[in-house]
Amino acid sequence: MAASRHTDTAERILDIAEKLVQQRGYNAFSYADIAAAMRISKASIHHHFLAKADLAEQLIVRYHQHFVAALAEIDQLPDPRKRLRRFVQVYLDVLRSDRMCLCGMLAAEIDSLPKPVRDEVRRFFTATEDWLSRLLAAGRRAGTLAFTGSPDAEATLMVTALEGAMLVARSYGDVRHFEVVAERLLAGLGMAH
Amino acid sequence: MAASRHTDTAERILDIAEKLVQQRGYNAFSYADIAAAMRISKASIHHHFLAKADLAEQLIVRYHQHFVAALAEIDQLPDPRKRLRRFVQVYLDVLRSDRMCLCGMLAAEIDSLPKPVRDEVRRFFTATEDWLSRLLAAGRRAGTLAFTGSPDAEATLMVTALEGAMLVARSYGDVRHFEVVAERLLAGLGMAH
DNA sequence: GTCTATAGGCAGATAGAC
DNA sequence: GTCTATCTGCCTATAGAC
Repeated sequence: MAASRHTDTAERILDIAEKLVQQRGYNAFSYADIAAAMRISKASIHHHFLAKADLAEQLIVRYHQHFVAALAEIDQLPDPRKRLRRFVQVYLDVLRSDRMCLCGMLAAEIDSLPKPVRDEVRRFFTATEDWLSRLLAAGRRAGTLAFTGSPDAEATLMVTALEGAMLVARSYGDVRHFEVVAERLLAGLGMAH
Repeated sequence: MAASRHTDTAERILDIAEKLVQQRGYNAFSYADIAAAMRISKASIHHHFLAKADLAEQLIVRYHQHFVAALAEIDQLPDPRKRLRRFVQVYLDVLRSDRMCLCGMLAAEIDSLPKPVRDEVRRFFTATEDWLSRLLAAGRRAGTLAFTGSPDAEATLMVTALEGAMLVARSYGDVRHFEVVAERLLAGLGMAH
């Protein structure tokens, strides 16, 4: 693993900011929130991240890197079905920690985001859908996953449905709402249990 | 139709605010934005809506009423399949006007919303899923819609997937992304075309 | 790399004249 | 029902001492 580009303090700032954005959104968190949580001053945060837009951009780049690393681990699993279940589990874990997907949250705020942040959000969704499309294609080739449309279309359905399920489930404060959707999605791929 | 509870000016304020919230979110619009769009003062808006939280609450109640009225119109259509297509079309129309579903947007911000607003968001999703569940059940009874799970589960999948598809499609600025999902959802109910 | 102090702006909200 | 003026508070960001 390559060394991080950030100092320990910068990483801790990103950790706090990540949680705040996933729970409240970009427009509803402030340097003051981070400062209070870390018990440092607002000015100290500016030393590590010149502007809020910079913080947001580096936040999403790091999130994307972590997500790619998680997908690479999933790729080690031998069975496409197991890989798919693990993929869904990643979303469920985020929801269980009382958070929305970082990029799903930022997607809602897309019109009020700095352009570099907007671009990173798009990159995240494109990469995720591409990875999932390859997984679905492999599963169909292996005869263990079944669907009628293209792998791309099926991946788009799955990613958007998982994002939407997180969104709505959070409004209910009920993880079950997400689980119902996840089960139906897997059932639609011939994975009824 | 019962007379509106709002004056003309109040209705116009709600129209502007609705668009702003659907495009930017609750935390990214201000009384100043509405004042500028209507060319009146911020103080005038406070005359009609004492606080921002009041405005938001009445906004969502009105949105819900309009949505219920749209569903009642759809209920006049004889064929469950036609009703379902029309239902999806309602979401597509919102997306085409460069907006997110009002309640989908507010769902993202749920942790930073005043409690009365949170409650109205939940009411909206519950009512929508209930209506759709009844539609799906009627279609299956009539033999024109096919699905394996419960009508409730299928309705939850559909509503959350449509919300998520709007969310992600908006981040791409590409309506096609939504249409792909809508087509797959309908195909999954035996409505391939 | 941390701090205090502060600039400059915008937020939501109120007072009171017309 | 509209306005101007104003309050208070928080925001992002910067200056400069330690």
